[in-house]
Amino acid sequence: MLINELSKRTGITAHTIRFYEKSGLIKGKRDENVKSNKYLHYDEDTVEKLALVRDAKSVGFTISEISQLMDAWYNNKMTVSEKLAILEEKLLSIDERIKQLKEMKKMLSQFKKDVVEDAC
Amino acid sequence: MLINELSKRTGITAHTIRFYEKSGLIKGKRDENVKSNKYLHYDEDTVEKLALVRDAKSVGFTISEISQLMDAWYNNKMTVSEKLAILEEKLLSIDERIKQLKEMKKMLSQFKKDVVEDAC
DNA sequence: TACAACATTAGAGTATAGTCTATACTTGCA
DNA sequence: TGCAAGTATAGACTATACTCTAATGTTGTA
Repeated sequence: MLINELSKRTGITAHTIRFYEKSGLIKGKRDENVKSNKYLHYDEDTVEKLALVRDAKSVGFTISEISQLMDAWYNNKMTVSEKLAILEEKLLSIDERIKQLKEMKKMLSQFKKDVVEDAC
Repeated sequence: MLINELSKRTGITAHTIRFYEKSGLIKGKRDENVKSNKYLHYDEDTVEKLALVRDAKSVGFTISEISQLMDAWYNNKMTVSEKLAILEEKLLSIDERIKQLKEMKKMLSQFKKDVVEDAC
């Protein structure tokens, strides 16, 4: 599919898709049989990848972290242990974030109590 | 205390502290008895506030969100219900983030399994 | 009193992550 | 064939959150 369809499928604008392509997150392919244009074609894998990008972004991963993850997932040049190392690290960082969020939650809850009590 | 001491106490550079002051997160006071300089003085509350800023930043809150939180916490011009509304909203967004992080964790764990299995 | 250390302000620079514009070419359909 | 719609590329622009520099003034101590 071309960029417009990919955009519709993922809900990500063509501009942003091109930005991701430049950033190395995805890779379209030119049709070698067609010499008249430079249109990039995307496959189903790219749709999947962009969904992962969106999820990873929403939990706060940066593009360079997502890029690492993508490599761990799709890059066949990486060894299994390299892949596992990246995944382990990301899993640890997620646990750390969850821990911090829970602490912040406690803090805000206490804070809420204080506000209510002060009002009495 | 002056900015340098505040910086040492919080581990935040004077530059960044001034940036936070400009952003409205904290507020130093001039000594009215001293006319020869414009030095800003900070109190213990500011140390506390900067700790909150650091914690809130680490869980992904933006400066404008932190600013809201600070208002809910320290601003006496807000009504109790306004404060509670802000706190509720932040608590909900934290829960949402925790949910997303847990999903991402599941995804990466599954991914890890796939990598290991593929290797066999 | 000299001078190092510290303070202020304005504004420039950096990094991340887009977002948009302009230009130019290609494709498909009436 | 004309033309709207789609595509590519370069580069400008925006927002957030710093980070740093330069110029200038103040304070405290040897």
